[in-house]
Amino acid sequence: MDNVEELLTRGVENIIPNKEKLRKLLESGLPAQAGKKLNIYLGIDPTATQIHIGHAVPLRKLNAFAQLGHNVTFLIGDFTALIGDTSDKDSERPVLTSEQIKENFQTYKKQAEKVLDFSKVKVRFNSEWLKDLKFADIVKLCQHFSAGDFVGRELIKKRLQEGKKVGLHELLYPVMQGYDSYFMDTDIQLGGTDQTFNMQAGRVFQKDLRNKESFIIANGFLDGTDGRKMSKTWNNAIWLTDEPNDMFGKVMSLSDTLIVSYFTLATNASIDEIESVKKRLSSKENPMKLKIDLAHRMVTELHSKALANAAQNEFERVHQKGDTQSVSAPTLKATAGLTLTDALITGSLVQSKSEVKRLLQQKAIEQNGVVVTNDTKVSAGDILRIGKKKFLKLV
RNA sequence: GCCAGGAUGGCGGAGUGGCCAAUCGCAACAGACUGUAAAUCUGUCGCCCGUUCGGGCUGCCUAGGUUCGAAUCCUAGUCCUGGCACCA
Repeated sequence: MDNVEELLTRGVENIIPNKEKLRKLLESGLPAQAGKKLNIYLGIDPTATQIHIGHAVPLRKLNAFAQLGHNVTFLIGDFTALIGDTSDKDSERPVLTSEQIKENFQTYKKQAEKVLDFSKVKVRFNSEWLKDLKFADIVKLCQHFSAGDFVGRELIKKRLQEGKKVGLHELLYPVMQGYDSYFMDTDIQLGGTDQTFNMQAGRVFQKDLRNKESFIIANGFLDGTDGRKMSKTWNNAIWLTDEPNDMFGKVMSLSDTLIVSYFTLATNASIDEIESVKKRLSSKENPMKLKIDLAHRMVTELHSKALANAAQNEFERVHQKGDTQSVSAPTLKATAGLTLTDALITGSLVQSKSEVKRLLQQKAIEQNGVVVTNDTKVSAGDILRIGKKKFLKLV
């Protein structure tokens, strides 16, 4: 499989207008070989500061283009964020100041660096051009679109049918995004499939105003560890900042059906390696082994090989062999006469005494590997465990 | 501006004077089973006290009030939504 093919298929859900035209464009030559430098960008919303491996999917794609030497822009939608998209949230969404946005970006960048080489991309803010538009300009831009297109969107249609509010400004979203694309004279836009409509606006402007064909590469979504959509509220996300042991554990608890898509979307494994993973899966090899490979690889890429080895060791020791003595866990200083209940609460493993009581009844608490059912005294050296994953070490 | 509807636990959503710490679904947590899987089954799921059983406190947007008793009724307020009207 060649580079271009991988670029066009890996993690890609949809290419607009079509894959073949884009292939031709990309095969016309790389910048390194005096080919044309294409303008490629990915826009992000600066209100989010925590990145999970699903967010990282388009970042990886952007990085791939950057490595080829194209003119790649990482666009921060600071202006669009100032307006505030109320489409799915409470309208109480706070408006961010530009300082907050800059700050958020620093946090964001620290995480994104794990998958994107910022030395090879240009970072821009869309307020740069959007804030200077005059009302007359905006009206003119709006003439390229019809309300029908907007209303026809499934989500909007549904909201209208349900009598829910659809803010007028929401119609301007695609216009703004399209203008971003036009202003940067974009050849290729990247984004999730949920952004397809908004990205289309960019194609309209490029075509109408520059008579130029531009492309959209929409990436697919990475499911959460339980197979549902990855989201903070579902608590099924793997964050780029997750600690090695945590990350390893989360990957191990993945549904088997997700193994291949994680290798494809959440690692840099080559297409060949992914093929061999598929073979191993169909050969009835224990998927657990593949998950160990996957977990090791992800921790290596996002942290380091040494930490990945350590995490794997710990996993095998603690969870597979049941050796809790050497677990790495949060610690709490044992004071004289400290009770189990107090230890767990001050160690913030549980919220309340009632909860401890319930857990005791459910035989969920172990003290040094022995199930305890009554509140007891604890002392330095003890290791407390709740369920499978929560530990507290007393020192 | 007018009219109408609404605000309940992490979310969705019941409940319209005592049987309500509040049906139910989702999420979460624990147990069994396992590969720490997934799926499934079981239990738990405001806080505090006493070992079961129970007792106390806080709680249904906010502030007051009526009542022996309020998530439920009344008054005022805040916010949200829809419809209608108006628009030099």
